[in-house]
Amino acid sequence: MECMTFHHEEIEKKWQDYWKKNHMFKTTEDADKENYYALDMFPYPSGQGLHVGHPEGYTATDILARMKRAQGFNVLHPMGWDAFGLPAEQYALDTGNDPAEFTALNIQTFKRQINSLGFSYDWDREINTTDPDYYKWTQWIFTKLYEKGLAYQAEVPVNWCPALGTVLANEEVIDGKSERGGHPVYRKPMKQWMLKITAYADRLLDDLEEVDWPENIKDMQRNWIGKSVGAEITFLIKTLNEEFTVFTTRPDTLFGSTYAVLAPESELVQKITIPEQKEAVDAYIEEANRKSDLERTDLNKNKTGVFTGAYAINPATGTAMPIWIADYVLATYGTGAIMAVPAHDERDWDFARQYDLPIIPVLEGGNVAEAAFTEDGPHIHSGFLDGMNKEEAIETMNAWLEEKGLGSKKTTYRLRDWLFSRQRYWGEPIPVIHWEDGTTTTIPEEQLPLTLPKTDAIKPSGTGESPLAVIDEWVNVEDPKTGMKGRRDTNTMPQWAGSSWYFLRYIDPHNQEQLADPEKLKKWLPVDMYIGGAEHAVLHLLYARFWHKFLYDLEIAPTKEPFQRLYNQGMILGDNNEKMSKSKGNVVNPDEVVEKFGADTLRVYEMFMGPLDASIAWNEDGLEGARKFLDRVWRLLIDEEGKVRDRITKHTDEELTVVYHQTVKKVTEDFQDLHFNTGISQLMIFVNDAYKAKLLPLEYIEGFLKLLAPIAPHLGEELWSRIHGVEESITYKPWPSFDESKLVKDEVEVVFQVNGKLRAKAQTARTISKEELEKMAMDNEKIQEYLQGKTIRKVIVVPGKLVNIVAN
RNA sequence: GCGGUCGUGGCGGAAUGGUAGACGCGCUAGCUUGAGGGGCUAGUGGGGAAAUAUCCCCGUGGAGGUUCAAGUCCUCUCGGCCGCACCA
Repeated sequence: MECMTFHHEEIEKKWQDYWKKNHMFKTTEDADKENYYALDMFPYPSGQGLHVGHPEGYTATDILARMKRAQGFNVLHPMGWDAFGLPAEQYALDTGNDPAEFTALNIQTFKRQINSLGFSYDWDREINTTDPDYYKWTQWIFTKLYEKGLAYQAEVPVNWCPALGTVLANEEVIDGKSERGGHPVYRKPMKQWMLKITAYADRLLDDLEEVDWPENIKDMQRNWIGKSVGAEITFLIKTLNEEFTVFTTRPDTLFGSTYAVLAPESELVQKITIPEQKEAVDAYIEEANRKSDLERTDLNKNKTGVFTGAYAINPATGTAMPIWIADYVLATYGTGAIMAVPAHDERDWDFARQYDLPIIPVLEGGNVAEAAFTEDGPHIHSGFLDGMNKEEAIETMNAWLEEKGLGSKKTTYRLRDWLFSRQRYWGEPIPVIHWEDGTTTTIPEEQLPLTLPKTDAIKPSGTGESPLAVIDEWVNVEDPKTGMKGRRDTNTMPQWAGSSWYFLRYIDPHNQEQLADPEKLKKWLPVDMYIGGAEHAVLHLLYARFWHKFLYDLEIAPTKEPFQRLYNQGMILGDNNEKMSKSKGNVVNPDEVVEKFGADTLRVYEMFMGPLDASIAWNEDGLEGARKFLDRVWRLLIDEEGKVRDRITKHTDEELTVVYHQTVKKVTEDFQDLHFNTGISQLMIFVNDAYKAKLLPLEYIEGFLKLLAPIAPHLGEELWSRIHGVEESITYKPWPSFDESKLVKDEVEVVFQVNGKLRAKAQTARTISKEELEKMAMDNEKIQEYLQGKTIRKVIVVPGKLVNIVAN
């Protein structure tokens, strides 16, 4: 009864110790090998510990890393901690504990859990964004951004919560109330640090062409950047010495513009509103201010607005256009003002109908009494544009505007500059000093890092500044040379900062002189495979690309793009098909799975569940199935006494040859393509066939174990060392190869169809000629029956596969 | 509303335009014999005919189309998921 199966807790511990002792996964940097960089999105080490969702992506990269090592690559496969963040600060606020200690404890737990899953990380390159040696360079990058004019301060509205005495991040605000405590939150303009990501908008858009990413992620980024090409046109206001500029993508429809709309927030509104309308306008502005963004968009099917009493002059027609304010015009996009062309824009059409404003068609086609016509067509009622189509008319109009000095071609973006400061303690301090003479300087490189002061009382400053503002000995500085007094910037960086360049630091993690040696960066970049959750599709990836491009411009990063190939793993849902959450009670703890079934089982199960990018429900039976497969592998090679089976032979035996070569091919290709579910299914097919075979050639068993080891590394190691009788690692044993000529059996099954319907099957030699195969089909008894009384019109023969006879 | 993506057995899922349902779970049967569990072997889309071998029809959300041949390509349509959402 002994050893019908393996003891995962023993062998997993044994091999984890062995790997550690022998520095098995230390990154090699042999000049004569190719490099492969397999990267995971590093986690925020939360107090909850690892979730079964984490190992899905980690296992995928680990399989690649292990396969690439066996294929003779230098492999960089690192892990680290995105450890600044709100939960630690909130914990500190609640308990008075040091977030650094709390974070260190969480990291310990995460690391233990990750190691218990047998991932092959090179821990010599571990990164922690809260380590001053690391954030020194995060701060350094900020100073460079500042030097280049890409970091600046501006008054922008933030989420201010008076009850908590602090500013909140967007994700901390739910329906206008604070996530903690449910206190009201107000938009309040405050001075903030901004990063000019918009200066990189075009490059962030264009260079998406160069990377091998899922189309939907590229699309989300394009959408987010929201490039829109059009024109700006200046309108004069009748009888007042004022003007305003609108942005439009359809300058060609200027002749059809019958009114103008300003965003309620627009400053111009106060200047132009006539006294008779002032009351109505002010009331509308107040109402618009009160509405949340949601109400202003989603709920606002009916367009509302108020006439200001002022008129603009249409520069094309010379006619007077009433100027309205309406909240369907956003202050934050374009110029905050539009020329309305109700005949050819749905929103303007809706609004014009609501308030009985004139609708003048300037394009032929459609019926503007029924709906706005937004398609292309020849222009009418448009003077010099008449007869032209859209494209030509836009060009002609733009030229005309330029010539008359009324406007010009213009591109706008939905992308806004990056609000980079947080009024928080637990983040990288922004390395800036504001001097009493009104100047602002960054801290020179040799004085970095600017470390966070230790404090036993992290508390809100009450002013909206970060808790750092009340730590006098940290905030107040004096220039030792001039004696000038100054005050440190009390803002810290957002969590996105540290994660925007960590993939560079892994390449040269201990460099004291620079953020990383450019020569080393050249060798490893771009990242060959980057796997993480789709929730980072926009922000993290956009910010990281932005910083990378900035560092490329500084000639530090060698590539335009950081991540050549990107993949988003799906979510693992609870067994009730809902997202795992504590409150739903459907959370699976990986520690329990490892204890009961072993890490290898968890890895196999998560990879076998389905495609890596699919969201699939956890299923205990499936988990047991994965374990059963591993048990079956064990019993294939090890007998009841725990000895290697004597069916394993060095003699040549061809019974398994075809399936073996097929397996090597399919598994190699599937792993490369991240199709782990089908790769594993092929391993199962091999095992099923091997159970039926009389002999197990050692060569095939070795090859099989090499294919299995990346997914189930502990079992792979254990079986490898058992069949060889020595304790040696399978890690660097060369990956098996397949022989193209041995992928198919000599005898194959072919199908015969009549009019496309399967009517008969037959066995024949794979190499049978087209003519012979056709004859075989014609001679087939069943086929003859079906052909009875019919005339053959056509015969299609696919050699080695099928014959289709068309007859009627 | 716009963009992306996906609809295949009881379930998770496989299928370069060429045998739909690989592989796994579940289920059924046989064997392994105290039972159970476990293991091994075989079967398992639906409907029908037959004593048996076997045979027929239907089948990839729905409706059309292209093709000798469609889960796969095209058009329309319904439904799910994700993202954006009055972006001028």
